[in-house]
Amino acid sequence: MQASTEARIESLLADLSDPQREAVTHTEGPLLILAGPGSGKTRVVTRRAAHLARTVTEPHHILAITFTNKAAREMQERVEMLDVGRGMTVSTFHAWCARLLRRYHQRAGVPPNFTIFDRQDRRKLLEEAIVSSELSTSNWPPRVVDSVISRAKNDMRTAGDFADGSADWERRTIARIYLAYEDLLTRRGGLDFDDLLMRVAMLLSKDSDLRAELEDRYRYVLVDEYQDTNAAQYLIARELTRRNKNLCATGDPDQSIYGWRGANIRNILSFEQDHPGAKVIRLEQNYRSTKRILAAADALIAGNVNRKIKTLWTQNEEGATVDVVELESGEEEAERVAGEIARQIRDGTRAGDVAVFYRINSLSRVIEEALIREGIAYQVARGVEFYNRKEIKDVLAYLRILINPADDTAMLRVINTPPRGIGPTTVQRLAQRARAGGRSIFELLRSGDDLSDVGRSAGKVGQFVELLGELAPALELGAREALEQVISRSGLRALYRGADGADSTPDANLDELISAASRFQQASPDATILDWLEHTALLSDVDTVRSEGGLVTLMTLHAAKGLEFPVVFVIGLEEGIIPFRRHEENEVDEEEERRLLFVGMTRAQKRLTLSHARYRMLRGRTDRTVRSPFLDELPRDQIEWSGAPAPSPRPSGTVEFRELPEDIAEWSAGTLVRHPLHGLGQILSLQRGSKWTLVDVEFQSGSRKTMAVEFAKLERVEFDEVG
DNA sequence: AATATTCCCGTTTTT
DNA sequence: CGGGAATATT
Repeated sequence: MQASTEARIESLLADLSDPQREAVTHTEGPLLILAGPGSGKTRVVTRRAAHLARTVTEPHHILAITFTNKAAREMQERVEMLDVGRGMTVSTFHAWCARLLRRYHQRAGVPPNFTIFDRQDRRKLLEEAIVSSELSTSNWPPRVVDSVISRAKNDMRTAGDFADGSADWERRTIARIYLAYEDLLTRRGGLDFDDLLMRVAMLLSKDSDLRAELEDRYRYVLVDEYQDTNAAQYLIARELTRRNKNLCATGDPDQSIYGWRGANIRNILSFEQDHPGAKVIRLEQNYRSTKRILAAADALIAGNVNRKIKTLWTQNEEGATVDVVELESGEEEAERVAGEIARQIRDGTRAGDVAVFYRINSLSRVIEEALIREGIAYQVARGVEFYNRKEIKDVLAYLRILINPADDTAMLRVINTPPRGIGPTTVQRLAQRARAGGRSIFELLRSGDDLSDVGRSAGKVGQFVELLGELAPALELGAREALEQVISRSGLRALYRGADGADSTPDANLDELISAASRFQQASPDATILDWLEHTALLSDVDTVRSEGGLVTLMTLHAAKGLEFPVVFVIGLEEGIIPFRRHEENEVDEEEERRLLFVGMTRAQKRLTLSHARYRMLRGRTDRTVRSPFLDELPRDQIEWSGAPAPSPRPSGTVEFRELPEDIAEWSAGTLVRHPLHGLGQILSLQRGSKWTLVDVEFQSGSRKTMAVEFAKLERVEFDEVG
């Protein structure tokens, strides 16, 4: 018995490098694993969990928090393969928080049946809040207010303390909107994404009884992608491990790409100060990429000033050069990428091994079209889009209103969908009366109050309430039956059964929704409809990416984090796209953009191609582009340039200035000069700026160039020397 | 109430 | 360019 346990532990460590083994066998106290790309982090983390479960604790005392559901699922699977998975909690921050809030709803002060408001719901509510604050959405763009409030919540600032101490009028106005928004949200029994985190963080800091209970349950906590945690997540991790100190954080500061949504890279950088006695282990050997790919990525990230130096190395083969390709247009770029993929597939590459990454979603379209022309099957990581479709949201709204009668947002969506003769006037009256009575619309409707003054549609309203009453018991059924009942009896099925047959997708989507629900239930038989609803609300784009099935995968650079593919294309390497720049908003975090490209490049195992187009059509306009400055930071000896000249050789790091020529005083328009590359030319004009001396030169080749004398290797030539 | 039409918007990344 | 909202039309 004893011997076999030891053997099993030994097998957990057998094929690990020294630092990996050290990380796996660390048990007590804070641990930071700084894991470079492809350094076997997942393997270390799963082995460590298994090791803990075999040596010092039980699986159900372990909590592992990941960034996406996909990562959670994969980790769960891998831990189960090591035969210790049962009982271990593996979840995303958001999903875990949602579950906790339901379980401890009373202590958290939230309704047990709260609904999670998605981005659209939230936007709508915000618009309402703006209007009800007697402001206009044109002066206070919901988009902007939204991100400010979201940021505030991520930073743990409630509506109450958001404007505290600030004399800034704009800020105080947003605080008013924030307050109104919170009020609406509360009334509707809703929580938004950020609330899930903020509420739990607040709960854990205040409620020491609960904390003790959780600390007892979760004795070992692991937080993955720690570099992307925001203040709320940081607090949750800290509070959970206050007593036991067993926080294991894994991540890589060079892969921090969510600063824009409140992630604080400082969380990982100051882990050692925050957690005295922390052990730090660096995993720097890369098992994923070729030497050339790694060298290129490493050179790029070296351009960041604010970073902890890491030495990435690999024993993998040298591999092919990294390709940088310039094309004329986005269309040609897409054709080139699709053509190249087709060629590689003919040569034996599996389509599922290929991925195309882009900075902005709108770039996927051309690629998709080109892939279709080539007859290559692909998938786009855009799973959330499915749940944003009208017909899907309709169904979900029915479920929402049945689960949470306070959810007016859902009510307004379904009350006349499908059309049942309850027009805008009636709805408005109902909403008004509900508000006056401090109730939701559904609560008013089923209260039995006399609604005859509502008008002619009172009867229709009665029928609708009856319908909802009939549907309610369906929630107790299995997912499939429940959904089928709701869809058919609500009339949604009939509504979307394209009478003309022209467009049957909505109808098919309803079926797909039913299968998704029953798949979910199959995977977790104890789950309720509420659980499923929650699951759909917390789905991310990558979560829907299938690894089987042999499809080329298209996704944003953000979604690519944590994944790997043998063959990777990154498209749109143009100034303004990578690095992304938004007009009139100059606050671009160039270092974060560089990290983002770094993440993309380091996903590649064997082949990496970076491309850019000379002209790019965006939002209907075709513009001349400038290739991304990041391309010029790549080491020339690892790169194969095609379609465009390689950048002129430049000493690595800083730009070298030349002394001005001694005879510069004699230079003027008309002076003949020689340039090592362009040959003989004549100065057309010369101007001495405060910084540089600029000359316009016309060369014999006919080309005209403006160059700085401090840079250009120009030398003056006498007339008679030329003859 | 349903459909047709226009217009106007924004336009990064996402749990 | 394309989606969604507001507006016009029947």
